[in-house]
Amino acid sequence: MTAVAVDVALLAIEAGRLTVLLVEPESADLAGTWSLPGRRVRDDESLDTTALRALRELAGIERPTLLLEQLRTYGAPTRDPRARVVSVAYLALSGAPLHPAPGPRPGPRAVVADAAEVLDWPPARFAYDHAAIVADAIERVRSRLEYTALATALLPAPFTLAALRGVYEAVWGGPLDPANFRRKVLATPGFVVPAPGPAVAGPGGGRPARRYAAGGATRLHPAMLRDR
Amino acid sequence: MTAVAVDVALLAIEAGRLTVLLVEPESADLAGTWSLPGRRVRDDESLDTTALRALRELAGIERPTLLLEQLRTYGAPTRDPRARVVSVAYLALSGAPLHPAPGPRPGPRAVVADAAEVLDWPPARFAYDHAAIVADAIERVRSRLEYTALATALLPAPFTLAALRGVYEAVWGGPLDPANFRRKVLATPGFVVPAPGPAVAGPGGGRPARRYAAGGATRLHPAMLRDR
DNA sequence: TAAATAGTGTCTATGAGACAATATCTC
DNA sequence: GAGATATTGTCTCATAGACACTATTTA
Repeated sequence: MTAVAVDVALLAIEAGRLTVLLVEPESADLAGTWSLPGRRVRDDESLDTTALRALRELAGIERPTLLLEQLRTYGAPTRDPRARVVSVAYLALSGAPLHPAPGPRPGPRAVVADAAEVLDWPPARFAYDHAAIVADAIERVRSRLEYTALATALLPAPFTLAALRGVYEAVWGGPLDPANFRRKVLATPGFVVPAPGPAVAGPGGGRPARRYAAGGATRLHPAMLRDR
Repeated sequence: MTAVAVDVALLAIEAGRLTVLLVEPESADLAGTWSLPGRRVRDDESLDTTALRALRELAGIERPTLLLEQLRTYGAPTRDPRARVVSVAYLALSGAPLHPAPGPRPGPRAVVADAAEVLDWPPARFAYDHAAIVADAIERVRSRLEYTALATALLPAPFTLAALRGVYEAVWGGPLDPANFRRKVLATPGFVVPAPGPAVAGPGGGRPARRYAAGGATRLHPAMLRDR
Protein backbone atom coordinates (compact mmCIF):
# COMPACT_ATOMS: atom_id res chain seq x y z
CA MET A 1 0.00 0.00 0.00
CA THR A 2 1.32 3.40 -0.92
CA ALA A 3 2.13 5.72 1.96
CA VAL A 4 2.44 9.50 1.87
CA ALA A 5 5.20 11.35 3.72
CA VAL A 6 6.56 14.87 3.97
CA ASP A 7 10.29 15.63 4.05
CA VAL A 8 11.49 19.11 4.99
CA ALA A 9 14.72 20.84 4.01
CA LEU A 10 15.20 23.44 6.74
CA LEU A 11 17.74 26.10 5.79
CA ALA A 12 19.18 28.97 7.79
CA ILE A 13 22.01 31.45 7.70
CA GLU A 14 24.79 31.09 10.22
CA ALA A 15 28.02 33.07 10.29
CA GLY A 16 27.60 34.16 6.73
CA ARG A 17 26.96 30.68 5.39
CA LEU A 18 23.81 28.97 4.21
CA THR A 19 23.20 25.83 6.26
CA VAL A 20 20.85 22.86 6.15
CA LEU A 21 19.62 20.62 8.95
CA LEU A 22 20.20 16.88 8.52
CA VAL A 23 19.13 14.05 10.80
CA GLU A 24 20.05 10.42 11.14
CA PRO A 25 17.50 8.12 9.54
CA GLU A 26 15.41 6.22 12.06
CA SER A 27 15.84 2.97 10.18
CA ALA A 28 18.90 1.01 11.28
CA ASP A 29 19.76 -0.24 7.79
CA LEU A 30 20.38 3.35 6.70
CA ALA A 31 23.07 3.95 9.30
CA GLY A 32 25.91 6.01 7.93
CA THR A 33 23.71 8.21 5.79
CA TRP A 34 21.94 11.51 6.45
CA SER A 35 18.38 12.40 5.74
CA LEU A 36 15.93 15.27 6.04
CA PRO A 37 13.38 15.36 8.84
CA GLY A 38 10.27 13.62 7.56
CA ARG A 39 6.99 12.21 8.82
CA ARG A 40 4.09 10.22 7.49
CA VAL A 41 0.98 12.28 6.73
CA ARG A 42 -1.81 11.57 9.19
CA ASP A 43 -5.29 11.08 7.90
CA ASP A 44 -6.64 14.35 9.27
CA GLU A 45 -3.56 16.46 8.63
CA SER A 46 -2.79 18.86 5.81
CA LEU A 47 0.60 18.54 4.14
CA ASP A 48 1.76 21.84 5.65
CA THR A 49 0.80 20.59 9.10
CA THR A 50 2.82 17.44 8.60
CA ALA A 51 5.81 19.54 7.59
CA LEU A 52 5.56 21.61 10.77
CA ARG A 53 5.17 18.48 12.87
CA ALA A 54 8.28 16.93 11.31
CA LEU A 55 10.25 20.03 12.25
CA ARG A 56 8.86 19.98 15.75
CA GLU A 57 9.36 16.29 16.43
CA LEU A 58 12.69 15.79 14.71
CA ALA A 59 14.37 19.18 14.89
CA GLY A 60 12.91 20.64 18.08
CA ILE A 61 11.62 23.69 16.20
CA GLU A 62 8.37 24.97 17.64
CA ARG A 63 7.28 27.94 15.56
CA PRO A 64 9.90 27.91 13.01
CA THR A 65 9.91 29.44 9.79
CA LEU A 66 9.84 32.53 7.71
CA LEU A 67 9.00 30.44 4.73
CA LEU A 68 7.35 27.08 4.28
CA GLU A 69 6.61 26.04 0.75
CA GLN A 70 6.30 22.92 -1.27
CA LEU A 71 9.16 21.97 -3.56
CA ARG A 72 7.93 18.95 -5.48
CA THR A 73 6.85 15.38 -4.89
CA TYR A 74 9.11 12.37 -5.24
CA GLY A 75 7.42 9.14 -6.12
CA ALA A 76 9.78 6.70 -7.82
CA PRO A 77 8.51 3.23 -6.88
CA THR A 78 11.82 2.12 -5.39
CA ARG A 79 12.98 5.34 -3.75
CA ASP A 80 12.43 3.65 -0.39
CA PRO A 81 13.46 0.00 -0.72
CA ARG A 82 11.30 -1.10 2.20
CA ALA A 83 7.92 0.18 1.06
CA ARG A 84 6.24 2.39 -1.47
CA VAL A 85 6.41 5.92 -0.09
CA VAL A 86 5.44 9.01 -2.03
CA SER A 87 7.14 11.99 -0.42
CA VAL A 88 6.11 15.62 -0.67
CA ALA A 89 9.27 17.70 -0.26
CA TYR A 90 9.16 21.07 1.50
CA LEU A 91 11.51 24.00 1.86
CA ALA A 92 11.56 25.77 5.22
CA LEU A 93 13.65 28.77 6.16
CA SER A 94 14.56 29.71 9.71
CA GLY A 95 15.25 33.25 10.83
CA ALA A 96 17.61 32.12 13.56
CA PRO A 97 20.71 29.93 13.35
CA LEU A 98 19.92 26.26 13.75
CA HIS A 99 20.86 24.28 16.82
CA PRO A 100 21.31 20.58 16.32
CA ALA A 101 19.10 19.85 19.32
CA PRO A 102 16.46 17.23 18.63
CA GLY A 103 13.74 18.49 20.94
CA PRO A 104 12.79 17.44 24.40
CA ARG A 105 12.52 13.72 23.78
CA PRO A 106 15.57 11.70 22.92
CA GLY A 107 15.65 11.52 19.15
CA PRO A 108 18.01 10.79 16.34
CA ARG A 109 21.13 12.84 16.05
CA ALA A 110 21.06 15.97 13.96
CA VAL A 111 23.74 18.12 12.36
CA VAL A 112 23.85 21.52 10.75
CA ALA A 113 25.79 21.27 7.51
CA ASP A 114 27.10 23.87 5.13
CA ALA A 115 24.84 24.00 2.09
CA ALA A 116 27.61 24.57 -0.44
CA GLU A 117 29.54 21.59 0.88
CA VAL A 118 26.51 19.33 0.93
CA LEU A 119 25.97 19.98 -2.77
CA ASP A 120 29.32 18.30 -3.40
CA TRP A 121 28.56 15.20 -1.37
CA PRO A 122 28.05 12.00 -3.31
CA PRO A 123 24.34 11.16 -3.39
CA ALA A 124 24.97 7.91 -1.54
CA ARG A 125 25.83 9.88 1.56
CA PHE A 126 22.13 10.68 1.80
CA ALA A 127 19.31 8.30 2.56
CA TYR A 128 16.66 7.77 -0.14
CA ASP A 129 16.71 10.53 -2.77
CA HIS A 130 17.32 13.28 -0.27
CA ALA A 131 20.35 14.56 -2.14
CA ALA A 132 18.00 15.74 -4.87
CA ILE A 133 15.63 17.34 -2.38
CA VAL A 134 18.43 19.28 -0.75
CA ALA A 135 19.63 20.52 -4.12
CA ASP A 136 16.09 21.57 -5.01
CA ALA A 137 15.74 23.44 -1.75
CA ILE A 138 18.96 25.36 -2.13
CA GLU A 139 18.11 26.37 -5.66
CA ARG A 140 14.65 27.46 -4.57
CA VAL A 141 15.84 29.72 -1.79
CA ARG A 142 18.40 31.26 -4.12
CA SER A 143 15.61 32.01 -6.53
CA ARG A 144 13.29 33.35 -3.81
CA LEU A 145 15.91 35.94 -2.93
CA GLU A 146 15.77 37.23 -6.47
CA TYR A 147 12.07 37.83 -6.66
CA THR A 148 10.91 38.41 -3.10
CA ALA A 149 11.85 40.55 -0.12
CA LEU A 150 12.59 37.41 1.89
CA ALA A 151 16.08 38.58 2.84
CA THR A 152 14.73 41.42 4.96
CA ALA A 153 12.79 38.88 7.01
CA LEU A 154 16.00 37.05 7.82
CA LEU A 155 17.46 40.10 9.58
CA PRO A 156 16.52 41.76 12.86
CA ALA A 157 15.50 45.38 12.18
CA PRO A 158 17.08 47.82 11.94
CA PHE A 159 19.77 46.45 9.67
CA THR A 160 22.46 47.93 7.47
CA LEU A 161 22.66 47.38 3.76
CA ALA A 162 25.92 45.57 4.38
CA ALA A 163 24.04 43.05 6.52
CA LEU A 164 21.43 42.64 3.83
CA ARG A 165 24.16 42.17 1.30
CA GLY A 166 25.64 39.52 3.58
CA VAL A 167 22.44 37.51 3.32
CA TYR A 168 22.60 37.57 -0.46
CA GLU A 169 26.27 36.68 -0.45
CA ALA A 170 25.66 33.78 1.92
CA VAL A 171 22.83 32.31 -0.11
CA TRP A 172 24.27 32.96 -3.54
CA GLY A 173 27.78 32.02 -2.49
CA GLY A 174 29.82 34.90 -3.84
CA PRO A 175 30.73 38.55 -3.30
CA LEU A 176 28.59 41.40 -4.56
CA ASP A 177 29.68 44.94 -5.38
CA PRO A 178 28.60 47.10 -2.42
CA ALA A 179 27.93 50.16 -4.55
CA ASN A 180 25.81 48.42 -7.15
CA PHE A 181 23.99 46.35 -4.54
CA ARG A 182 23.05 49.49 -2.69
CA ARG A 183 21.73 51.18 -5.78
CA LYS A 184 19.63 48.20 -6.76
CA VAL A 185 18.08 47.82 -3.32
CA LEU A 186 17.21 51.49 -3.02
CA ALA A 187 15.81 51.57 -6.55
CA THR A 188 13.36 48.76 -5.78
CA PRO A 189 10.18 50.34 -4.33
CA GLY A 190 9.11 48.94 -0.99
CA PHE A 191 12.16 46.77 -0.45
CA VAL A 192 13.63 48.75 2.47
CA VAL A 193 12.76 51.98 4.27
CA PRO A 194 15.17 54.16 6.29
CA ALA A 195 15.03 53.47 10.02
CA PRO A 196 15.30 56.30 12.56
CA GLY A 197 18.34 56.55 14.76
CA PRO A 198 22.00 57.24 14.13
CA ALA A 199 24.31 55.45 11.76
CA VAL A 200 26.62 52.97 13.47
CA ALA A 201 30.05 51.79 12.46
CA GLY A 202 31.06 48.17 12.44
CA PRO A 203 33.63 46.59 14.77
CA GLY A 204 36.52 47.08 12.39
CA GLY A 205 35.88 50.77 11.88
CA GLY A 206 34.79 52.38 8.67
CA ARG A 207 32.20 54.96 7.97
CA PRO A 208 29.02 54.34 9.98
CA ALA A 209 26.23 52.76 7.99
CA ARG A 210 22.67 53.99 7.91
CA ARG A 211 20.02 51.62 9.12
CA TYR A 212 16.97 50.36 7.32
CA ALA A 213 13.91 48.26 7.99
CA ALA A 214 11.83 46.04 5.73
CA GLY A 215 9.59 47.97 3.38
CA GLY A 216 6.10 46.74 2.70
CA ALA A 217 6.88 44.89 -0.52
CA THR A 218 6.72 41.12 -0.84
CA ARG A 219 7.52 40.77 -4.53
CA LEU A 220 10.45 42.80 -5.85
CA HIS A 221 10.14 44.95 -8.97
CA PRO A 222 12.66 45.09 -10.44
CA ALA A 223 14.05 41.79 -9.19
CA MET A 224 17.52 41.31 -7.71
CA LEU A 225 18.85 39.13 -10.50
CA ARG A 226 21.88 36.93 -10.10
CA ASP A 227 24.56 36.88 -12.74
CA ARG A 228 23.95 34.13 -15.23
CA MET B 1 -6.39 5.36 4.55
CA THR B 2 -4.75 8.01 2.45
CA ALA B 3 -4.73 7.41 -1.29
CA VAL B 4 -2.41 8.98 -3.87
CA ALA B 5 -3.69 10.20 -7.23
CA VAL B 6 -2.39 12.14 -10.21
CA ASP B 7 -4.45 14.80 -12.00
CA VAL B 8 -3.30 16.16 -15.35
CA ALA B 9 -4.05 19.53 -16.91
CA LEU B 10 -3.57 18.92 -20.63
CA LEU B 11 -3.24 22.15 -22.61
CA ALA B 12 -3.01 22.75 -26.35
CA ILE B 13 -3.27 25.55 -28.87
CA GLU B 14 -6.22 25.57 -31.19
CA ALA B 15 -7.17 28.34 -33.61
CA GLY B 16 -4.97 30.84 -31.84
CA ARG B 17 -6.38 30.08 -28.39
CA LEU B 18 -4.97 28.20 -25.44
CA THR B 19 -7.28 25.33 -24.51
CA VAL B 20 -7.59 22.83 -21.68
CA LEU B 21 -9.15 19.36 -21.65
CA LEU B 22 -11.85 18.74 -19.03
CA VAL B 23 -13.73 15.52 -18.31
CA GLU B 24 -16.85 14.64 -16.38
CA PRO B 25 -16.08 13.23 -12.95
CA GLU B 26 -16.73 9.51 -12.67
CA SER B 27 -18.52 9.93 -9.38
CA ALA B 28 -22.25 10.52 -9.80
CA ASP B 29 -22.52 12.99 -6.92
CA LEU B 30 -20.23 15.37 -8.80
CA ALA B 31 -22.52 15.61 -11.82
CA GLY B 32 -22.67 19.11 -13.21
CA THR B 33 -19.01 19.86 -12.54
CA TRP B 34 -15.87 19.41 -14.63
CA SER B 35 -12.61 17.85 -13.58
CA LEU B 36 -9.18 17.04 -14.90
CA PRO B 37 -8.31 13.52 -16.00
CA GLY B 38 -6.91 11.72 -12.97
CA ARG B 39 -6.01 8.25 -11.78
CA ARG B 40 -4.90 6.53 -8.61
CA VAL B 41 -1.18 5.72 -8.49
CA ARG B 42 -0.57 1.99 -8.74
CA ASP B 43 1.92 0.41 -6.42
CA ASP B 44 4.54 -0.27 -9.10
CA GLU B 45 4.02 2.92 -11.08
CA SER B 46 5.99 6.16 -11.07
CA LEU B 47 4.03 9.38 -10.86
CA ASP B 48 4.89 10.25 -14.46
CA THR B 49 3.59 6.89 -15.59
CA THR B 50 0.31 7.46 -13.80
CA ALA B 51 -0.02 10.83 -15.52
CA LEU B 52 0.47 9.24 -18.93
CA ARG B 53 -2.00 6.50 -18.10
CA ALA B 54 -4.61 9.04 -17.04
CA LEU B 55 -4.24 10.79 -20.39
CA ARG B 56 -4.48 7.50 -22.22
CA GLU B 57 -7.46 6.11 -20.36
CA LEU B 58 -9.49 9.28 -19.96
CA ALA B 59 -8.48 11.43 -22.91
CA GLY B 60 -7.58 8.84 -25.53
CA ILE B 61 -4.09 10.31 -25.91
CA GLU B 62 -1.52 7.65 -26.68
CA ARG B 63 1.84 9.36 -27.00
CA PRO B 64 0.88 12.77 -26.03
CA THR B 65 2.94 15.47 -24.97
CA LEU B 66 5.70 17.88 -25.66
CA LEU B 67 5.88 18.59 -21.99
CA LEU B 68 4.95 16.64 -18.90
CA GLU B 69 5.95 18.15 -15.61
CA GLN B 70 4.79 18.25 -12.07
CA LEU B 71 2.98 21.33 -10.83
CA ARG B 72 2.46 20.78 -7.12
CA THR B 73 0.67 18.45 -4.77
CA TYR B 74 -2.73 19.12 -3.25
CA GLY B 75 -3.42 17.50 0.05
CA ALA B 76 -6.08 19.33 2.05
CA PRO B 77 -7.77 16.66 4.18
CA THR B 78 -11.25 17.45 2.86
CA ARG B 79 -10.47 18.21 -0.77
CA ASP B 80 -12.30 15.02 -1.71
CA PRO B 81 -15.28 14.67 0.63
CA ARG B 82 -15.51 10.91 0.14
CA ALA B 83 -12.00 9.88 1.14
CA ARG B 84 -8.56 11.26 1.88
CA VAL B 85 -6.82 11.66 -1.46
CA VAL B 86 -3.49 13.41 -1.93
CA SER B 87 -3.22 14.47 -5.54
CA VAL B 88 -0.06 15.21 -7.49
CA ALA B 89 -0.99 17.73 -10.19
CA TYR B 90 0.72 17.63 -13.59
CA LEU B 91 0.91 19.95 -16.56
CA ALA B 92 0.93 18.35 -20.01
CA LEU B 93 1.15 20.13 -23.33
CA SER B 94 -0.02 18.68 -26.62
CA GLY B 95 1.46 19.61 -29.97
CA ALA B 96 -1.79 18.95 -31.80
CA PRO B 97 -5.27 20.35 -31.19
CA LEU B 98 -7.25 18.30 -28.71
CA HIS B 99 -10.19 16.17 -29.72
CA PRO B 100 -12.76 15.49 -27.04
CA ALA B 101 -12.68 11.77 -27.81
CA PRO B 102 -12.38 9.59 -24.73
CA GLY B 103 -10.46 6.74 -26.20
CA PRO B 104 -11.52 3.33 -27.44
CA ARG B 105 -13.59 2.32 -24.44
CA PRO B 106 -16.74 4.18 -23.53
CA GLY B 107 -15.72 6.72 -20.96
CA PRO B 108 -16.91 9.92 -19.41
CA ARG B 109 -17.60 12.87 -21.63
CA ALA B 110 -14.82 15.35 -22.32
CA VAL B 111 -14.72 18.92 -23.56
CA VAL B 112 -12.03 21.26 -24.81
CA ALA B 113 -12.45 24.61 -23.11
CA ASP B 114 -10.84 27.98 -23.71
CA ALA B 115 -8.22 28.56 -21.03
CA ALA B 116 -8.89 32.28 -20.62
CA GLU B 117 -12.61 31.65 -20.12
CA VAL B 118 -12.03 28.83 -17.68
CA LEU B 119 -10.01 31.16 -15.47
CA ASP B 120 -13.19 33.20 -14.99
CA TRP B 121 -15.38 30.27 -14.03
CA PRO B 122 -16.51 30.12 -10.42
CA PRO B 123 -14.49 27.45 -8.61
CA ALA B 124 -17.66 25.49 -7.86
CA ARG B 125 -17.98 24.66 -11.53
CA PHE B 126 -15.01 22.36 -11.00
CA ALA B 127 -14.90 19.18 -9.02
CA TYR B 128 -12.57 19.04 -6.01
CA ASP B 129 -9.90 21.80 -6.12
CA HIS B 130 -9.34 21.48 -9.83
CA ALA B 131 -9.96 25.18 -10.43
CA ALA B 132 -6.69 25.87 -8.64
CA ILE B 133 -4.84 23.20 -10.60
CA VAL B 134 -6.03 24.62 -13.91
CA ALA B 135 -4.91 28.10 -12.88
CA ASP B 136 -1.53 26.71 -11.83
CA ALA B 137 -1.14 24.94 -15.15
CA ILE B 138 -1.94 28.00 -17.25
CA GLU B 139 0.46 30.14 -15.30
CA ARG B 140 3.17 27.49 -15.62
CA VAL B 141 2.93 27.20 -19.39
CA ARG B 142 2.99 30.98 -19.69
CA SER B 143 6.18 31.00 -17.69
CA ARG B 144 7.71 28.11 -19.65
CA LEU B 145 7.33 30.14 -22.83
CA GLU B 146 9.47 32.84 -21.29
CA TYR B 147 12.43 30.72 -20.38
CA THR B 148 12.39 27.78 -22.79
CA ALA B 149 12.14 27.17 -26.53
CA LEU B 150 8.93 25.24 -25.99
CA ALA B 151 7.00 27.35 -28.52
CA THR B 152 9.06 26.03 -31.41
CA ALA B 153 8.03 22.49 -30.46
CA LEU B 154 4.38 23.46 -30.78
CA LEU B 155 4.79 24.32 -34.48
CA PRO B 156 5.41 22.09 -37.50
CA ALA B 157 8.68 23.10 -39.18
CA PRO B 158 9.29 25.19 -41.15
CA PHE B 159 7.34 28.00 -39.57
CA THR B 160 7.25 31.75 -39.94
CA LEU B 161 8.02 34.14 -37.14
CA ALA B 162 4.42 35.29 -37.38
CA ALA B 163 3.31 31.75 -36.52
CA LEU B 164 5.74 31.64 -33.61
CA ARG B 165 4.43 34.98 -32.47
CA GLY B 166 0.92 33.53 -32.70
CA VAL B 167 1.85 30.87 -30.15
CA TYR B 168 3.06 33.51 -27.72
CA GLU B 169 -0.02 35.63 -28.28
CA ALA B 170 -2.31 32.66 -27.74
CA VAL B 171 -0.66 31.61 -24.49
CA TRP B 172 -0.06 35.07 -23.10
CA GLY B 173 -3.40 36.39 -24.30
CA GLY B 174 -2.41 39.64 -25.96
CA PRO B 175 -0.82 41.15 -29.06
CA LEU B 176 2.93 41.54 -29.42
CA ASP B 177 4.80 44.03 -31.56
CA PRO B 178 5.94 42.11 -34.67
CA ALA B 179 9.12 44.13 -35.10
CA ASN B 180 10.30 43.82 -31.53
CA PHE B 181 9.28 40.18 -31.32
CA ARG B 182 11.35 39.42 -34.38
CA ARG B 183 14.39 41.17 -33.01
CA LYS B 184 14.15 39.37 -29.68
CA VAL B 185 13.80 35.93 -31.23
CA LEU B 186 16.70 36.40 -33.63
CA ALA B 187 18.88 37.83 -30.87
CA THR B 188 18.43 34.71 -28.73
CA PRO B 189 21.10 32.18 -29.75
CA GLY B 190 19.79 28.78 -30.72
CA PHE B 191 16.11 29.70 -30.58
CA VAL B 192 15.43 29.44 -34.34
CA VAL B 193 17.54 28.78 -37.45
CA PRO B 194 16.65 29.81 -41.03
CA ALA B 195 15.03 27.02 -43.03
CA PRO B 196 15.82 26.49 -46.71
CA GLY B 197 13.17 27.15 -49.33
CA PRO B 198 11.41 30.25 -50.52
CA ALA B 199 9.46 32.73 -48.48
CA VAL B 200 5.71 32.31 -48.71
CA ALA B 201 2.97 34.87 -48.32
CA GLY B 202 -0.08 34.31 -46.18
CA PRO B 203 -3.64 33.98 -47.48
CA GLY B 204 -4.46 37.65 -47.06
CA GLY B 205 -1.46 38.87 -49.01
CA GLY B 206 1.46 40.74 -47.58
CA ARG B 207 5.14 40.36 -48.09
CA PRO B 208 6.19 36.69 -48.04
CA ALA B 209 7.71 35.59 -44.77
CA ARG B 210 10.96 33.71 -44.39
CA ARG B 211 10.77 30.32 -42.76
CA TYR B 212 12.60 29.03 -39.73
CA ALA B 213 13.04 25.82 -37.80
CA ALA B 214 13.76 25.15 -34.14
CA GLY B 215 17.35 25.87 -33.14
CA GLY B 216 19.12 23.59 -30.73
CA ALA B 217 18.48 25.60 -27.59
CA THR B 218 16.23 24.42 -24.78
CA ARG B 219 16.70 27.27 -22.33
CA LEU B 220 16.51 30.79 -23.75
CA HIS B 221 19.20 33.39 -22.99
CA PRO B 222 18.07 36.08 -22.93
CA ALA B 223 14.56 35.06 -21.98
CA MET B 224 11.40 36.23 -23.76
CA LEU B 225 10.01 38.21 -20.85
CA ARG B 226 6.38 39.20 -20.61
CA ASP B 227 5.43 42.72 -19.69
CA ARG B 228 4.82 43.02 -16.02
C1' DT C 1 -4.16 50.95 -56.99
C1' DA C 2 -5.24 49.76 -51.79
C1' DA C 3 -4.69 46.79 -48.02
C1' DA C 4 -2.02 43.60 -45.61
C1' DT C 5 1.91 41.59 -43.81
C1' DA C 6 7.24 41.15 -43.43
C1' DG C 7 11.17 43.21 -42.24
C1' DT C 8 14.59 47.35 -41.06
C1' DG C 9 16.01 51.52 -38.67
C1' DT C 10 16.05 54.61 -34.95
C1' DC C 11 15.22 56.74 -30.67
C1' DT C 12 14.50 56.52 -25.70
C1' DA C 13 14.36 54.53 -21.19
C1' DT C 14 16.01 51.33 -17.87
C1' DG C 15 18.96 48.42 -15.49
C1' DA C 16 23.44 46.13 -14.54
C1' DG C 17 28.27 46.13 -13.81
C1' DA C 18 33.03 48.19 -13.46
C1' DC C 19 35.41 51.23 -11.04
C1' DA C 20 36.93 55.93 -9.39
C1' DA C 21 36.25 59.22 -5.80
C1' DT C 22 34.76 60.94 -1.41
C1' DA C 23 33.14 60.52 3.64
C1' DT C 24 33.78 59.05 8.27
C1' DC C 25 34.61 55.80 11.39
C1' DT C 26 38.34 52.54 14.53
C1' DC C 27 42.97 51.60 15.72
C1' DG D 1 47.71 58.98 9.93
C1' DA D 2 46.50 54.16 8.07
C1' DG D 3 43.10 51.09 7.12
C1' DA D 4 38.38 49.86 6.71
C1' DT D 5 33.85 50.48 5.37
C1' DA D 6 29.89 53.45 3.56
C1' DT D 7 28.23 56.23 0.09
C1' DT D 8 28.14 58.82 -4.25
C1' DG D 9 29.35 59.57 -9.07
C1' DT D 10 30.27 58.28 -13.73
C1' DC D 11 30.83 55.56 -17.65
C1' DT D 12 29.62 51.69 -20.69
C1' DC D 13 26.85 48.04 -22.30
C1' DA D 14 22.65 45.28 -23.10
C1' DT D 15 17.83 44.97 -23.68
C1' DA D 16 13.02 46.44 -24.28
C1' DG D 17 9.49 49.11 -26.26
C1' DA D 18 7.43 52.71 -29.37
C1' DC D 19 7.02 53.79 -33.77
C1' DA D 20 8.37 55.46 -38.49
C1' DC D 21 9.68 53.55 -42.68
C1' DT D 22 10.56 50.32 -46.60
C1' DA D 23 9.55 45.84 -49.20
C1' DT D 24 6.55 42.64 -51.44
C1' DT D 25 2.68 40.19 -51.75
C1' DT D 26 -2.96 39.53 -52.73
C1' DA D 27 -7.28 41.48 -54.16
